[in-house]
Amino acid sequence: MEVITLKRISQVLGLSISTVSRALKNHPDISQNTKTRVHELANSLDYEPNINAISLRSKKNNLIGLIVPTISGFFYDSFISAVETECRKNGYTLMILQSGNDAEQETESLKICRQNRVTGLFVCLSTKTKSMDAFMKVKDADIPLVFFDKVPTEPNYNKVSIDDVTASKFAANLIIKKKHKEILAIFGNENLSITKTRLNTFNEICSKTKDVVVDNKYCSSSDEARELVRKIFTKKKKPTAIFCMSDEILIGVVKSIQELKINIPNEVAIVAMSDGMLPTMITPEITYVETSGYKLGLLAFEQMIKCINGAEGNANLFTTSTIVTGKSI
Amino acid sequence: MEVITLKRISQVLGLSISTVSRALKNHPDISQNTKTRVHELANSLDYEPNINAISLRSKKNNLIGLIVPTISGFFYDSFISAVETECRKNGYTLMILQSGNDAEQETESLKICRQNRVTGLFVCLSTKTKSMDAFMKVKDADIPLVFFDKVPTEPNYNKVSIDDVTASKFAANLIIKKKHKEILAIFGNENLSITKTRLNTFNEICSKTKDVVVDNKYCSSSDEARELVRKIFTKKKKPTAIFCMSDEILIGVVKSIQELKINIPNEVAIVAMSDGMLPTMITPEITYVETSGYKLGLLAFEQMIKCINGAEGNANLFTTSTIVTGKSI
DNA sequence: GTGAAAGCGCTAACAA
DNA sequence: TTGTTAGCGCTTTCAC
Repeated sequence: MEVITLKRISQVLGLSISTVSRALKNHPDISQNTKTRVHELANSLDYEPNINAISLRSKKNNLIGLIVPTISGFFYDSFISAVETECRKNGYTLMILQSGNDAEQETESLKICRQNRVTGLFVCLSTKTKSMDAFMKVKDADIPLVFFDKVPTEPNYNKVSIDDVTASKFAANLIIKKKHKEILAIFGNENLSITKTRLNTFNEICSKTKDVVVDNKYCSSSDEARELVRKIFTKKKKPTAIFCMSDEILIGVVKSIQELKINIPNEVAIVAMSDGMLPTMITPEITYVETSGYKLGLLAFEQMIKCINGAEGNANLFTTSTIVTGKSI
Repeated sequence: MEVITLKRISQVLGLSISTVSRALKNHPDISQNTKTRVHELANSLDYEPNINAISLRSKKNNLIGLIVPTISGFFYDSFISAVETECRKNGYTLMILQSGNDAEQETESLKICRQNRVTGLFVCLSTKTKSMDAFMKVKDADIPLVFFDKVPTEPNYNKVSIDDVTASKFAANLIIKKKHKEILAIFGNENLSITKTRLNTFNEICSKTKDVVVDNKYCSSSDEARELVRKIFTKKKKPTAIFCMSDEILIGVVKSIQELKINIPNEVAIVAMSDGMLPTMITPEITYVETSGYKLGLLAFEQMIKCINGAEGNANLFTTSTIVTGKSI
């Protein structure tokens, strides 16, 4: 079926294109009669302005890009949900690209965003990003850029992330307060900065209390965590508490513990950092430090709007974590 | 910073815009020397073609719209993930809009898609959609339209959904085969068509075997299911098997059962329908009929491509379910 | 109160 | 081998 344009409407009504354009925008110059005629025809023909044409002419665009390793999961989906909600409220539309944690796909996604002349760009770095060059170019092109979750180490970018320091402190203090001395702390991918921060903070707090021994481990998957716990808990000397840096690790840990029929919290206490969905699904409910994707999404969007409105400088923001008390410690 | 256009490149090189355009596309007419010069400059200036201009001129668009109640959850996020992956492979970009199960927001999203001249549109109906008029218009505008999960009842649309009939049969047969006679079957929102289908099929199968008694219940949340199970399992006469229509229900059921320290599968068997994430996280792993969002996404995209390529008629497709054997029955 | 014309960035038919 | 021109749909300045 024919696509309706201003031209088409102008032909039908015997008006010029510019008159139709102005009538549709209720421009004061146009007579009421003309306005009515134009609006009525436009409605009956289901006219919708062509955004491509508008963007081209105005050099403005209501598209906002978002590059993320993967959409599905415990954290990013709620982050994206928050961002979409805010975008809608502010008249923007979201373009989502998955990098699949692949540097090449990430670069490709970046290119797509640039070609689409996005007004702003949210990026969660892939684990394999080697160079920030491409992002530097985005900045140079004056495209507001807000990194979230996996953010670059360089200071000259806008970043929003979980307050890993506070969150880790909360978790460590929780465990220390309950007098645990033998702690198994399991962390994710060794190379990620969030891993480093969480590990360092957690250990720093623990080291302040006498006799506390922390056994730090890295696991890059649920299954690895599961296997690790299985091994450790079939030994004679068992930790009395486990700290899980993420939902992914928590899954593996809980599976092993349940399989070994070890009682939580009597035989082992568990404290996790989590988006919140998982801990409440487990019996007993796991005590965790909330690291909400949704909250982070709101914060990220807030910063984005500031950038779009011309804010200078580079913000480095954090969401505040809260402890959600379950029955696992 | 200045945005680079063909015009800009042509000025620097003293060439015409069209020559630059052709050189960048490696048009055979253009001399190797010119091509090289153009490419080099374009690269060094980080030229990216303006998609808006291309779309406007070509009347083609690589945007595909997707309207969904909410991005986050067990099912839609993996659906979207699949669709994005396929879009990328095929040179399309995904625009995601949340309806929030609100009819007005759904209409608004539809409008945005039309204004953006999307090449195709995926829609999961909101629970509050009253009229299909707006979608009819999309069809009339020859925009390929593929409904998924919550699909309209009218036959004249492309639809892809979980094969609820087969999936429910699988689940029922699994339970029957294990000689269970007292079955508690818990379903979701009573008004949804998927609920009706699943309930009817499940009961139909069960009714074929002598002495099997099914206790059908509706629960619209995890907590409701949890409470329900708690009540039922504190009575004297307990069911020997529970069927859970969805992940949401499964969560509540398992929590209650674990709280009551009832052994799975010795004291009660559990069979669920699930996207697959949850059942493997529970100990013992829950046997379930897989209703994969990812698979459905692949199927939906396949149909979309057919439509884009001009396929006639309206497909009504279903993903095939498979039984994933755990240790809960 | 309305129209003509230019131009956003790009491509392609036609000319040279 | 390269340039000129028109036009995609829209907005806006300037003219009438």
